[in-house]
Amino acid sequence: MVQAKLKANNLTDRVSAAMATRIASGRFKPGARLPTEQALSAEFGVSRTVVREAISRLKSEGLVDTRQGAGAFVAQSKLGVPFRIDPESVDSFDATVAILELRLAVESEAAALAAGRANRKELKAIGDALHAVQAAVARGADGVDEDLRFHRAIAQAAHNKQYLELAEFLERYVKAQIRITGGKIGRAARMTQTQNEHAEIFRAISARDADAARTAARAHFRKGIVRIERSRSH
Amino acid sequence: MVQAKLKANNLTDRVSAAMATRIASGRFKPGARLPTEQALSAEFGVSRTVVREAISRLKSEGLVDTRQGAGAFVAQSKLGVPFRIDPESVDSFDATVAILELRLAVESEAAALAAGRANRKELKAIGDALHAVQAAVARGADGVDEDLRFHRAIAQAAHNKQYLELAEFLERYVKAQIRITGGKIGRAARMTQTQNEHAEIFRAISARDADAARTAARAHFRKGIVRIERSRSH
DNA sequence: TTCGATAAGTTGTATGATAACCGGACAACT
DNA sequence: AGTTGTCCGGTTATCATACAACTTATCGAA
Repeated sequence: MVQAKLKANNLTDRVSAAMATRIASGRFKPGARLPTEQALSAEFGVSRTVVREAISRLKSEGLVDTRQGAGAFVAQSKLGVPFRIDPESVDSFDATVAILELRLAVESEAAALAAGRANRKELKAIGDALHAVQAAVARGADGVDEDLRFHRAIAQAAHNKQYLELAEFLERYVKAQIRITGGKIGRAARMTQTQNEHAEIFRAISARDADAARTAARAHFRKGIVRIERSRSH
Repeated sequence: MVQAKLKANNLTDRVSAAMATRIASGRFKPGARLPTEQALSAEFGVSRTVVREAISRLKSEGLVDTRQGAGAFVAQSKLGVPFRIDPESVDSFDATVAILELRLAVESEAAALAAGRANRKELKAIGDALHAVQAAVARGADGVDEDLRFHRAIAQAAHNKQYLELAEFLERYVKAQIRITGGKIGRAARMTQTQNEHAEIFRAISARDADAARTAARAHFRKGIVRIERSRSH
């Protein structure tokens, strides 16, 4: 289930993967002290430098804490362990749909929050982004960046830092996937349709209608998912 | 905005934070080659060991790629850069509410998906978890673990790996926050109320009613947020 | 008992050396 | 001209050693 990186180019990867596995499997329990660097160095047959780099990575992953003079310990709380999406998996259709479904959840609720919280400036930013998409399409561009900007403006207006950051996080994968699937979808037809959906979302937010905003955003993404799945048959 | 870690205990933290800042600020552009380890070592006035550990961390963060013999390069795509929530911020009420609002989005949509996708085994798992909460409350426990198990069972039934993983990610912060705010909320009163809400979610999923499941889950979390905000006045 | 010094063990940092590898330059050959 | 092979400087990967800074436990003295 853990599926450590099998393509370990260097020793550091191998050691840190092995250690991460041991922690995940409970062989090293939270709060427990890790073997000393010397011991690990001997066990894996690598230099202390490699062990240190491996542990340094686990530290930045939030899996271990080190205290000079005392040792390295498995982190008590797994707070600090980030949420990851394996970059290798983004090229599959299933993964694309899965991530879009996540965006659906996050962005539809963000739209609802934005309807209740957006101030005048933020409303204007959303409207401006909407027009920017229009302009991009008009001049023959794909309008992807403008589309993302529209959704980011909404997340911003939700007045919730985590929404904005998660939206920006998911955004990256969308951009990567568009490079793969984007060409398969008719541009003009798609864009007029999505623009209607965007406009509806904007209207609802402007009208301070949270339920309508959520419903419109959900419909928007649901249709996006359908469009992707239809292109699968190609 | 970036707010690098100012509490840099060791040199590696300092250097890696400085490098991350430079990358984030665009001073080091994607695809560009970083200065050599020697150059960085000289610039920061630290040993090459420290520079290597710092770069090793950036590599595990997905910010840089290294190629032996060629150099270290700023990552082209920011895929691989994970989503983080600063563990320091979880103790504030605002952050608690922000994270709960995220859960609301994720779990309500997960409930909707589960209504459409859960198989018999998964439905049973959700029901079992529901009863487990009941049992825990009955024997005077706080039922937090069982509560989380209930929601995890729903995320599992959504048949979307990302939902499950994100739910488990957010779960960690909930657990941490309960330790802080949990005591301030009346147990018995709260539990009978939340159990009714849980039951309603389960009923909707069992009935394959996606809209009802979503609505019920959203209501559940919305009330949870209200309960938290009410305890703020204490 | 309490306190403080001491000593052993551990992580943090520095330094120098070697191996593996990359990229371009250049010569040799077709 | 175009291709191939080789060399060479530069860079990262790894290793070994040494010392500094810190933690913890022990031991002895007040």
